[in-house]
Amino acid sequence: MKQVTLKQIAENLGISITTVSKALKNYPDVSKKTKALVKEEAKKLQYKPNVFAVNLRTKQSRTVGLIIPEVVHHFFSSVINGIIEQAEKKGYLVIILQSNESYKLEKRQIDLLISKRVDGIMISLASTTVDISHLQEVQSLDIPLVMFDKISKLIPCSKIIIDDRKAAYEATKHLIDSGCKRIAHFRGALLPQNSIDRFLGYKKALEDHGLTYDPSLIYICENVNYEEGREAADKLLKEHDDVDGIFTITDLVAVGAIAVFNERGVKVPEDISIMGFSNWFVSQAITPSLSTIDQPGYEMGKRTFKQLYKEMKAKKEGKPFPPKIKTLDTFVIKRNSTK
Amino acid sequence: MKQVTLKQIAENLGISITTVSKALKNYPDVSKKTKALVKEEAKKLQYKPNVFAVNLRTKQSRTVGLIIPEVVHHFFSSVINGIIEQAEKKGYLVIILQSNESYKLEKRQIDLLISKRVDGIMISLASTTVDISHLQEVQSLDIPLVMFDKISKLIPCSKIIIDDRKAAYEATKHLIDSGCKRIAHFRGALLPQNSIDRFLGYKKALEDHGLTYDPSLIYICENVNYEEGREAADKLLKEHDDVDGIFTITDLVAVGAIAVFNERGVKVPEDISIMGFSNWFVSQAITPSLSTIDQPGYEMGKRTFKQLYKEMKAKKEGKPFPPKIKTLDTFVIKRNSTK
DNA sequence: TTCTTAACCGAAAACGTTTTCGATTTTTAT
DNA sequence: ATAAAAATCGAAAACGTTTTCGGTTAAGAA
Repeated sequence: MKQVTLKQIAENLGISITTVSKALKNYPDVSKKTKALVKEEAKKLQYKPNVFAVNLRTKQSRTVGLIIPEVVHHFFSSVINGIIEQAEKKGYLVIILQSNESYKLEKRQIDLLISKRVDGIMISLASTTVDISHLQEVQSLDIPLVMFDKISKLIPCSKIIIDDRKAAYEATKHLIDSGCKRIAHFRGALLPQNSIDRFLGYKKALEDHGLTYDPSLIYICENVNYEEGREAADKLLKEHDDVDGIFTITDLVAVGAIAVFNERGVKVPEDISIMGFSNWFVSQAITPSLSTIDQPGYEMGKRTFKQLYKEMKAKKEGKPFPPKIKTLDTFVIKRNSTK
Repeated sequence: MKQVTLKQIAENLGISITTVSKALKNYPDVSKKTKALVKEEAKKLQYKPNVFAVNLRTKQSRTVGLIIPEVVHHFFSSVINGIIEQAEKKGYLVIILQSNESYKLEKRQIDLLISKRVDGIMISLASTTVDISHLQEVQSLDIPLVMFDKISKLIPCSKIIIDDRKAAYEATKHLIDSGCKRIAHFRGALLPQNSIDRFLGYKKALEDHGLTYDPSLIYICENVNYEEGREAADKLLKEHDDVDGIFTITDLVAVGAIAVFNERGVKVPEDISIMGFSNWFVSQAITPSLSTIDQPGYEMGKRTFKQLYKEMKAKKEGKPFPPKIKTLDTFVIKRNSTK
């Protein structure tokens, strides 16, 4: 039950390893006759090239790395889906790692991927990442790098993103258009760019529509989850009785808030309207269903790999690959949590 | 910016490649002095071994493959989470592929993983998989294989599962205990083992508690999703007005059903009680919250990799690794969709 | 016929590592 | 002092492939 090699085939046929190799790869300097012979024998023996040897020789692995903050997350799993589908089509396999939103882990994982010699890396940054030296190392090693969703503006690589600011603006505008006069914002931590951008979009929308921005209406959800949505809603009810709309940084937070309002008899959207962000599956299933912003995860994953593929190809051909930034469209999904 | 190799270090230090290699791996036949020298130089040059060469030489990749039916799925993404965490701890990376519940894709992906020469494979079968020759090939190549959740009894490999039949029995029993007399079952397709087992558990529970099994109360959801849950609920309302309980094959179906009942003014659990299966996040967020069966995805992933790791290790040491079957506990989570 | 050209094949180097085994040097015992 | 034992090192093969380049044979031209 030994491994079939080129040598094996060569010996069986009484020809050289070189010719076997070239025959299998359709080199022009092998006669049709021997090509046929070799291919037949290869098939008979079920020859499969030893990727380890191929990798060593060609200096590429046909494998790419993907680092995301969390796997169990509707948006990110959609991204994964888009990426591995595209990758498989192009003959690439994907190694997936999760940073658990930790900078330290993220750094270690970058190192892992580098030492595994993946052909390219895709990453969505952890919220806590500020130091970007690990990403600079990727670039200095000339490994194609594409960032998506949670990016750093300081790294000159290709990026696939949405316009968080614009999307947040539209979400807030939707609340305003539906009659809300006093709108709170459940935001994320202070650091991550998308948390900042969504906050800025919210603020701009208020200002553009004659509503005054009130810092006391801003609630911070560090970890952006269900529980924190509940806590923020609870606080809000204690501190403000005049709020008639909330824009949350993500659906999960909104879902937690709605749960609290349902329990306390606060009517949504009659008393308070709520806008989520991301369009998780859960948002269509709860009562009332949640108005939100569609964030195209699958599409983002697809584009991310496609861009990476282009860059890997360009690199192989010795061409330069100037970074491209692609902003995907988002749109408001109106459901029953807003009027 | 060239790649640092053992040769490089050897030349700098005026010693042989052999000694450098051995020094870095702490072989006993290298003096402490040279070891220190080599290690220092390696650090200075930031030497990183070329995995391609290591792989070729050692015949292993320190990479494992994972095939699941769907990435965007709460249970499976939990499994992924458990697997990649464990794997990283042991220095293994994970290549993830999804079969989209297609036998054809699954087969192709097994081939891909084999040709990538992963050290081991973990798989949860597609619903449509009946032919198992691709799995037999994995075994005949002596590649460690562990199956989880959706397994085939015909392959003698290790398995990490839950007792679907028992869990379904308990779910149904919970409905009976809470007073339901006429219980429907929204089941999955006829083929997959877990769909069969859950059905059998349901049936057994009815029989054990003096309720007659009525085939007209069985509704089939081929793809086991939200939409089909809605359709089944719709049909049920038209065909039966005396049903007071439903056990669904998975939460998603239950959520679809609850949505329909909410829309039509059917009270849950007063008019109809509902039990889900899996404990997706969504089940705690909807109104009413969904009683369900906890299916420990993270734990299953963790155990799956651990078992695979044991077998890869045993294989390296030339020891046999008899297949083990581990059944994880499940339990009823009582929420507001049952009395 | 001889010379040129084209078609076909294979030797050999290279990719970077690991490991065996023999050679050399140093240390210890006598 | 010499012999034996221990410590230290390195040559070389091997893993399986790809690719360059020179060589041989066959075909065509003069």
